[in-house]
Amino acid sequence: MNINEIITPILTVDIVLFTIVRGELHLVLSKRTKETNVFPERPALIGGYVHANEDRDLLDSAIRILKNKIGFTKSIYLEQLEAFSGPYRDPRGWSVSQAYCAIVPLEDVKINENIFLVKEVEATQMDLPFDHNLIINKAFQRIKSKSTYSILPAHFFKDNFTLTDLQKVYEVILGQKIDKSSFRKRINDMDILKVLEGKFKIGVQRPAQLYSLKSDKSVWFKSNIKS
Amino acid sequence: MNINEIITPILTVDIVLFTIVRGELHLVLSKRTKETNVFPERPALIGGYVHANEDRDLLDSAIRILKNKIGFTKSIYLEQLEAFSGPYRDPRGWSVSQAYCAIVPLEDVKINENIFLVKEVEATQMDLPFDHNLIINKAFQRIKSKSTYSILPAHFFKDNFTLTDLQKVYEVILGQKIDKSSFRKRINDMDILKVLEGKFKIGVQRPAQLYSLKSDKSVWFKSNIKS
DNA sequence: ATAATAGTGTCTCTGAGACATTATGAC
DNA sequence: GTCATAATGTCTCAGAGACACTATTAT
Repeated sequence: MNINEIITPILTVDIVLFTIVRGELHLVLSKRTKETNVFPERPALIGGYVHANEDRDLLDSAIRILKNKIGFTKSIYLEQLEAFSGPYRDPRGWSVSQAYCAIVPLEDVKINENIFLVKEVEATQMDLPFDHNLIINKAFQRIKSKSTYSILPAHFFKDNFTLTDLQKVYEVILGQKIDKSSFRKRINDMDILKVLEGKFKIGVQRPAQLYSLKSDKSVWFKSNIKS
Repeated sequence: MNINEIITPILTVDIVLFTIVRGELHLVLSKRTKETNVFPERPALIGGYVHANEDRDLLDSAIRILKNKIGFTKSIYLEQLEAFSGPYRDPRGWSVSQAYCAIVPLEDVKINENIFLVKEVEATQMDLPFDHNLIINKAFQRIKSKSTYSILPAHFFKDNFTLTDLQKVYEVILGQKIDKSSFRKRINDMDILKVLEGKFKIGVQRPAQLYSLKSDKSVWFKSNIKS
């Protein structure tokens, strides 16, 4: 044991929480408390300290923090992103923030004075404390990348959705139009959606078949990598 | 400030270091010291504590640890993998280990009594301390996945290599034969290799063109994600 | 019927893999 | 010349995208 092992870095978890509002990608941010001595009352990523006495692991820390701030929901998608670290990113000292990337249906977010929505931070040129702009950047890259080969965007919906609605979310994330026919072929090949027999979305046109994710397990903590 | 913020978890870095020995994938492991009170003298991943007073960030911790144990080398590939955490994975208490995935040419490893090679741990059914078997598992999945769409396996070579040698490394990692023609087409399309004009590997057959990576930057800390 | 959107079918082009062929050195 | 391996060319097939067409409801 030497001196180095005694200066233990600060350990926090930050969550980049995405949701869709009226067809546009938004972030759920949290206003920092009045009482904190670093960046009080500034909007920032939802985050907090790891509580070694109650959390089973870092994922559990993230779940606890989300539960406290937005009200927990079973249908949240949560995935470890990357650790951000160094002596200067937090004014309190050498710190590690384990970032998580999360997706939640808007209906499951309890918006209040401390929790609010921001249309994609980069577009609004909003300047966030710590290295939160960088973290958001990486998180967005991640969901964009995964959207090219996985069903990930389905997690923006609570219970069920039509293929047209799902396609619109893919288009928003990827920033480009997708051909309807090939989109449906690809989704079908994935074999990950369940047809909700007899359930349709009704509008002023032909009713649309509703689908849901086949397995709730896919909601949880998928591997980082295309298998 | 409450009690939770005072119990700060142990913070370490572990490196899954891959190399190729006579055409087979190996891990570089390190024998734990006699003096440590957890798993003394057992083989384990190369790792150590984060030194807040000297490391600029976690990547820098990983570089320092590698430098001390295997002798640092410019040509190492190093990438953040995933954080492993919880109260039980380390007998000393609630801990976080930031795992890194690394690739090094065999010539750059200073083998000694504490540093040695193991042919793919899973194959040998070797039981490692902590959750190191799990970490190795994830690391292997990662390099396998990246090998399907990137030039990553080129980092197993020090200065230069032939396409045939490179292909053999891909085949070992992916566990399957690759067609020579399409392999070369793919590599060529990546446009990431430099032809070393006039440099050939000589054998008892037609000399083979030598190549190297175009940019040394690609050696370093690539994004997690297929861009 | 018409409007509006859901959902499917067809064609083309590209790219990966299977396989064959040619190239170049040592001997 | 032969042998061994490097390097390239050709063919086929499957999948993605462009686009056109059909289906089903409300009005």
